[in-house]
Amino acid sequence: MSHSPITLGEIAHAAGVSTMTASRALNHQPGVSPKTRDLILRLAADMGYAANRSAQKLASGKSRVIGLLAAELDNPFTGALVSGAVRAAAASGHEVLIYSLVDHDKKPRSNVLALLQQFTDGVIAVLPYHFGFVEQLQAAQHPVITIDNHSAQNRFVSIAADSYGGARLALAHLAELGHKRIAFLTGDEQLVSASDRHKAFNDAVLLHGLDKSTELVLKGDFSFFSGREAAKKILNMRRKPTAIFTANDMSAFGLMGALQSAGIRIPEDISVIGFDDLPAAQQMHPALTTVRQPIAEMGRVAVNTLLAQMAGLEIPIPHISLPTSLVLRASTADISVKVISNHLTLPKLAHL
Amino acid sequence: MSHSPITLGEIAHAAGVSTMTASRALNHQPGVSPKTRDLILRLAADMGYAANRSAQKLASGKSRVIGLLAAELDNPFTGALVSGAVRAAAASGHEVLIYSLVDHDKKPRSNVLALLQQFTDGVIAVLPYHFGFVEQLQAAQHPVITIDNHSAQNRFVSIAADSYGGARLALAHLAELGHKRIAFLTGDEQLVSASDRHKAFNDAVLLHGLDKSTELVLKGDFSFFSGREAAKKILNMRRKPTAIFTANDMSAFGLMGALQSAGIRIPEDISVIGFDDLPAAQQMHPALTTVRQPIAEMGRVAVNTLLAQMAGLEIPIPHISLPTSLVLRASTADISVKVISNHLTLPKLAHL
DNA sequence: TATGCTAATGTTAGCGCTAACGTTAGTGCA
DNA sequence: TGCACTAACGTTAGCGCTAACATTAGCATA
Repeated sequence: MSHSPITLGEIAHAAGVSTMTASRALNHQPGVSPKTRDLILRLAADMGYAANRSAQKLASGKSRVIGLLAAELDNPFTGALVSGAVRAAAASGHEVLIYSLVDHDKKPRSNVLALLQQFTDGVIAVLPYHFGFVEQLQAAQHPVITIDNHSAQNRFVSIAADSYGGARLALAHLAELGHKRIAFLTGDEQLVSASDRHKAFNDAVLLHGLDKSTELVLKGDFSFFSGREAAKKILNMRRKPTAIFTANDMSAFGLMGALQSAGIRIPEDISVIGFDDLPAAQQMHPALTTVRQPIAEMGRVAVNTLLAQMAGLEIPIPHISLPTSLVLRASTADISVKVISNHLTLPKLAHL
Repeated sequence: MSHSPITLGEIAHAAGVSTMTASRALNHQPGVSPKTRDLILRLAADMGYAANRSAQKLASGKSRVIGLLAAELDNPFTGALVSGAVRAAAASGHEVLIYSLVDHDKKPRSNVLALLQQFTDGVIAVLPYHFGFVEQLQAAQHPVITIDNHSAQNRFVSIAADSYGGARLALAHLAELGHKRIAFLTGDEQLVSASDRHKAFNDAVLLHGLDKSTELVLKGDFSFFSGREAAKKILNMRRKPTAIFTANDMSAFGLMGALQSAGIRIPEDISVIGFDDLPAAQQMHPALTTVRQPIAEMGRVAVNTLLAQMAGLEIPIPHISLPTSLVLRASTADISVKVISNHLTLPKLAHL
């Protein structure tokens, strides 16, 4: 049936106008009478016309396609981000195409950059590390925006959630509940977001007069398994923390599972608070108290900022920070709860 | 500096030949003398030339880009698949671009299909459900291959792992260990792979003379949380199974965590066996015995089969099945272990 | 030397679209 | 009536590349 796709010329022919007029009508440009415009639009819809973006890109340099360059696909963060971005892009007639970096091209392969420039009008980079892709894209005058890459020396626009503020909220919550001995499981500190959360922890220690023991800072990398590793270390402590703040939800999940398997009750024995508010956070047992990061919103803002940049607008604030908030659920409790139920925890002590 | 990308014409000019000769040399076509060819190739490398794929697609219908249409990005399965596909594609000079379907276009939006046809030479569809995209792509004569979509009535080529065989292996292993009361946590049965595993379970019940109680079949959907739900049901059973076979690893993870939190030891009290062999399987405690599915390999085979199809070759076997194998780790044990270690239950918590 | 043939190259046209610049017809106004 | 001006079109050219069809050079053969 519809063997080859409908072209602009066919639409124009059917409407009895030149291709230029059809092009103008379909692109909502002036210079077309309402009558002609309606006719062309209706015809295009009826015939199932879809502009050839390769041809558009070649002719005008615009394809209405946004590229999303990601280093890691299979994590809920990227997933949520993509879905926010796709939605926002669709609202303005743009499509999102994802390029996934695999191990062997952690350094900029020129093919990748060329491909992106040839197909897209702008790129959203979700690259945890400083791979050099962004700089090269920028050097080639290709609009680009980064996610979670705030940094004073970066000269490109970035979108991120307010990690420092969110972490401060989390720690203030724990302090209010009476916790003094609070452990912190770090994220991958090559990321600004991770180090911001760490900074907030350090500041909170001073602010709230928390226990300063260095053993309370556990090194992690945002992964589920770094949570499990942290749990092991905590189980081996002679004086355990009464609360743990993890740099993200995923590591909190790992931590909670390992802690619970060892007989530790959350939040009765130890309170746990995460960061991200992934959908899974509310399905945990107990449901995880965490700092909500508006991930999909970040995708949305990234697209809209990129669109503005593509339109030649100057972005006033290069580092856009989105607010975070505390989501109270069941994994944190008042320090006194621990005391009340303390006599039930005896068997646990057996294994030092 | 390198403001606008190098074009074929510039290379040709530098070499003192026509663009056609340069095109032929770069595409490894005959009709160019070795001397000229070498010169052009060297010049292209020096000048950092990258063919404009939009222009290629427009002129010849080929862009050397493979599209990957995925419904769900943030799961380890898709992640591993993509990485296998990207690698295989790179080997033949192809790039992979991913299009992620979000909720609002679970039905074929023509834009999506048009976009894919305009940019790619072929598409790998990783769509759990029968959304209609594949049929439409095929109707438009666009090469397409599906993953995990074996089905007699489908007329398109599909790649999948041997779910039935793998599940049979898993059940035979449990039967050999002496288990008779084996529970099965189903996957999302709209997927052929999930129903194949279920079929293998049913057959194994007869083959090995297992307990036929219907309560032993738990309904799941491949998710971590369906594993947790299943654990709850198992904890409520008056007569618990001695082993559980889950339709995938992810739900096994959820199941194990919930079971362990309730004080059940794996494998001493209950053996657990999964399906997939995700990287995380060996990091669990205990390490998960599971059926290995060669996911990255599936991506590789998908690309190569698609390439063959694009080259006009007839694919002899439309439904390509990749072998699965059993990976023995620590989450399964002989039925007798349960009896022997039964009185040691409590202190066991110590090791972690 | 003329002939035939092949390998190596060049030329032309066009993929589907849009920028830039025509052209035409209509309007207002003195 | 005639001029200026504008809205509504049309035409031409070209984005970067390749298919298809020239053309030329090169060389062996008779």
